[in-house]
Amino acid sequence: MTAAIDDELWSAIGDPIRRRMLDRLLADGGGTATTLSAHLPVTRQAVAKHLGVLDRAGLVRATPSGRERLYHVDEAQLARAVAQLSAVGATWDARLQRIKRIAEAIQRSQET
Amino acid sequence: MTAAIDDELWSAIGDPIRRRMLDRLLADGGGTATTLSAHLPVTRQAVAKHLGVLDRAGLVRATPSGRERLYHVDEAQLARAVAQLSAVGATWDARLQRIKRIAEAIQRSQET
DNA sequence: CAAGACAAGCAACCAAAGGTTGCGCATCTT
DNA sequence: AAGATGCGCAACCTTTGGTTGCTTGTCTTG
Repeated sequence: MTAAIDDELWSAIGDPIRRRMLDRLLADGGGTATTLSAHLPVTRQAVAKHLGVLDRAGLVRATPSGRERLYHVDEAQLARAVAQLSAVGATWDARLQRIKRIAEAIQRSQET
Repeated sequence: MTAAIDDELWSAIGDPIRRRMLDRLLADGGGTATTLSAHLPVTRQAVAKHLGVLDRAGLVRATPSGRERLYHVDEAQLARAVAQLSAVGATWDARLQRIKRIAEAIQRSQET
């Protein structure tokens, strides 16, 4: 079985810029396209598009306030994403260990 | 601190097709562009390109044999990738829990 | 309160990535 | 020798991440 991961979530956190955005939003407790772009190597517009992607994936939500648009992380959804990350990691890990065990078994049988 | 992840590794495993390819290669112990594409919703050429990406990321290696080109997973490198996955997961997890603790503290202070 | 500053949204445009088809070349197989 | 099979290459299309330029809406302040 191949885990049937929610690809939208994955691709949302698959982008390095978006990961850094999430990091910042978590560290600072929120931010706008403008404040985020100040710490990133891309323009405000690019950040805005990324925020759109994260929003559609449900990882962040926006609270308009005056001329600003404050984003914050949806913790529950990010927790889900983290869970999926570790699920995939665990799957591969298990397979790697199984292979390692088999390899060792083969080696042992050849030492006979 | 922002983990300074190896972006090439991440983007390699960030693609859903490539994840499925790795899954298959692990499950079957190896495969060619042709055999892989048989189980994927894309053409052999697309798979070949993905194999190129995985190869450059060091996640797979090829062994040409006659007219075939057999790929297998580089276990050590995939183990590294898995480690990075869980590192990011752990970072976010820690932040989420910190936030949760703070939120609870605030709530307690308001119950006073 | 009018004027400038600041945040965001929109649109056009560009480059890179993922995908396709169509081909040609090498290697098995019969 | 002839057909089948596996691969690589090239041209092309679409999506995605990025940019610049401009407009609109909301403070701020002289």
